[in-house]
Amino acid sequence: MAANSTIYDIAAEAGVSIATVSRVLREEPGVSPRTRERVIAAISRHNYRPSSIARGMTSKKTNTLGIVLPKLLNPNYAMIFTGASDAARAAGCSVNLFPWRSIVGQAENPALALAERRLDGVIICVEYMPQEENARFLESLRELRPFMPIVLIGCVPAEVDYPAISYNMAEIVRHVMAWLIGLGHQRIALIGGMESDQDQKRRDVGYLQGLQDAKLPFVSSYRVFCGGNPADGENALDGMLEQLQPAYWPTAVIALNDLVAMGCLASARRHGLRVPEDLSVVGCDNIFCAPYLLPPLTSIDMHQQELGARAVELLLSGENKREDARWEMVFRASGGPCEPDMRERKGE
Amino acid sequence: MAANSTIYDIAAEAGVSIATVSRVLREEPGVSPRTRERVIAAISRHNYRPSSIARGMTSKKTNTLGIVLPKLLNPNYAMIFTGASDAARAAGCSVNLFPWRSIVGQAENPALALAERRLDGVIICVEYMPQEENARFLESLRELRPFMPIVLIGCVPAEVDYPAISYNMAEIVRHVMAWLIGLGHQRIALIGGMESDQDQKRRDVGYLQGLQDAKLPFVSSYRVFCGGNPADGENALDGMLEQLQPAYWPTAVIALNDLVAMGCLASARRHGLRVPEDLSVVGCDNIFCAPYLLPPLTSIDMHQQELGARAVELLLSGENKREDARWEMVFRASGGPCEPDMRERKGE
DNA sequence: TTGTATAATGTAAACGCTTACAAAAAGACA
DNA sequence: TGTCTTTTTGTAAGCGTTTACATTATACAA
Repeated sequence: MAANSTIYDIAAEAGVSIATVSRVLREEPGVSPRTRERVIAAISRHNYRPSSIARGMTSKKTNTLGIVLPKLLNPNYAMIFTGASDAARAAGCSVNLFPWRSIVGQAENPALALAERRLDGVIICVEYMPQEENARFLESLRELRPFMPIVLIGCVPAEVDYPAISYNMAEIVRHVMAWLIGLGHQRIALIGGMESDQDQKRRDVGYLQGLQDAKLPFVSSYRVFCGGNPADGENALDGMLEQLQPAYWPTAVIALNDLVAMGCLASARRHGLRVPEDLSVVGCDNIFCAPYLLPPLTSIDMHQQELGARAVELLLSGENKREDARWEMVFRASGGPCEPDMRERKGE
Repeated sequence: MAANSTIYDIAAEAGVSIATVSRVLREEPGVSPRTRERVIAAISRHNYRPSSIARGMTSKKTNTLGIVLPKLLNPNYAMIFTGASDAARAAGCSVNLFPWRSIVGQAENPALALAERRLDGVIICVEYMPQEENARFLESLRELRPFMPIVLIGCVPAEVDYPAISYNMAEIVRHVMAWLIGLGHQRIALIGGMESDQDQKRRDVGYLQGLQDAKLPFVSSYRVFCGGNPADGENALDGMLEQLQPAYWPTAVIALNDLVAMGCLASARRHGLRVPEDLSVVGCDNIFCAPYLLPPLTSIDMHQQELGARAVELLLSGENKREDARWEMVFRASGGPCEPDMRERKGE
C-alpha cells in the first residue's frame, strides 16, 4: 500500500530478484510473460514508483532540464516556459525553472547552482541581464559547459559560441523604425531597457541605423532607459513629455516590451494624446493582453512558445548550432500613420 | 577543473578522507582549521559541487518542493508560483512546477507522477480542475499523503481534510453581488468557469445567495459557463447579449477572472455598451494589466504572491491546519453605479 | 612517563536503483 | 538421453553522498 516501497519490496512480493523487477520497470525484453505479470501486479498493489533519485544515481540521467528566465511575471517568459515545458514533456523530460535572481544571487560562480542539480541540460534566457552580472554568468557557464549541454535564448552576440536560438534586436528595431518612418513619423522615441543590458545595446544599434537610413537626426531626449514594467514605461514617457515642449513631442514610441508599452499608453492618455493619431505606440512580445488594450497594441510577436520548444529540441539534439528565432510584426490600432500635427502649428 | 568531480577526487586532492570532505561541505564542526582550508581549496580548484542526486539518496531530502498549477499563462498562477518560489528559496528549497495537464495526463494514479520525484512536499492548486478529474486526483493524493506533505490552495471544500490556504468563492461573489446591488444593479450576470469545476460551484452558491439576499429573481440567461481566457469571456458575453433583448441586457457582470473580464470589456465595446455607464464589469485576480485596461478593471486582489509564500510556509511547518487566504476588492472605473438605463426606455 | 578525555579523522555500510556478468532453466536436436 | 543453444533469472558491484562507529592524534593531568 505504500507509495514509497522499494524495488526490494516488489521483488520479495513477486518472488523474483530486483533485476527482474528492474527489467519489467524499464520494459526490457527477456522477461517471461508470467513473471512480468506477477511483477506488475505487485507494483500496482504497492503503488510503487521507482525513485527518480536512485535512477539518476546509476543512469547519470535525470530526465530533467533546467531553464533560467528573468521572471515569470512577464507573460513573455511564461510563454517561453510553457513552450519548453510542453516540448520537454513530449520527450519524457520535465523542466525546472530557475528564476534568474535565484541563481545569480549565488556566490562567485553562479552556474554551479545549476551544476549541483545534475540536469540533463539547461536553457538560458540571456535577456535583461545586466551587463556585469551577465559577463560573470557567462564566465561561470564556461565551467559548466563540459558537463551539461547548454542552449541560449535571446539576443546572443555572434561572438558568443553557444548553441542558441537567437534574434537580432537591432534588425527588429530597424524594421520597426523603417515602418514608422514610412508612415511619416520623424520624431520617434525608444523607451525602455537597461542601459547595461545586452539586448538593449542591440536595440540601440537598430534605432540609430533606422534614423541613419532615413537621414533623421538623433535626439537624445527621445532615448530613455528604464525597467521593464508598466510603471517604468509610464514614468519614462511622463518624464520625456514633461521635459519637452509639446511641439517636440515624439509622434511614435517603440517600447522595450508590451508592459512598457502599456505604461506608455497610460502616460499618453494622461497627457491628452490620442493613440495613434497623436502618438503611435509599438510594443514587443505580443502578450495576451495586447489585443485587449485600448487601442489594441501593435507589437512584435516573438513566437515564444515555439521558441521555448525549439530550444528544448536543440538542447536534446546535442548539436552546436545557432538558429534564428521567428518573429513578425502584428499590426493593431496603436500604430498608425503620422497625422498632420496640430501641436506643431499651435506651438509658436 | 571539473564541475563534475566527486567527493573522492576532492578527498584525494586534499589528502583526507571523504568523511572529512563531507563534514566541510556540510559545515559541521570538528574539522581542524588547517584541514578545512585544504579541503576548501581543493573544492574551489575543482569547481566541485556535491551532487544533489546523491545527497537525496542518503539524506532522504531533496530540498525540492513541487507545485501543481493549472497553467502559467494566466498571470494569476505566475504570481502564486513566484511567491512560492521566493519563499522556498528563503528556506533553502527550490520549487518544481508541474503544469496540471502534465500530471493529470498520467495513467490511473496521477499523484504517483509526483511520488517518483521524491519531493519534500507539494502544493496543489485545485482551481479549475474539472470535477471528475479532480475527484480522481484527490483520490490518488490519498496514496501519496502518507509519504509527502501536501498543501492545497484554492476554494477547498470544508470536508476535504488537508492542510490548505483556502478562500471561499461563495463569500467573495456574494460580497461583490451585495456591492453591485447596493449600487442599484438588478440584472447581474455571472460569466465563466466550467460547470463541473469546484470553484465554480462555490461561485454559483454565492451568486444565488446574493440574489436571494436582495430578493432578486434568478435568470438563467445571466448565468454562463465558459473557459478562462479572454476569448471565452468575449464569446460568452456576445452570446448572452445576442440572445436577449437589449431591454434585458445585464447592467453588471461578474467575471471568473480578469482574463474573462477583458473579453467582456471587448464584447461590451463591440455592442456599443459603455463601461461602466451601461455595464459594470468586475474581474478577479487583479492581474498586472487590470489597471491598464480601459476602463481600468475593478477586481478582487487575491494577494497571490503572499498566498504562494504562505503555502510554502505551511508546507514546511508540517502543521495540518487550514488558513484563510486574504482578499480584497480593488475598486476601479469598470465598476460603477447603475445609471438610468436608456435601453430600457428605448426598448418598446 | 603513562593514562585519560577530547578533538580530529577515517572506515564502511547504506540509500534504491541499473547493469555487466553469471547461473539456471527451458528448448532443440542428435 | 545427453549436449548445445537460447531464454530467463539472479548476483553483485557501482553510482556519490551521509552517517554511525571505529580509530588515531592531541592535550592535559597525574
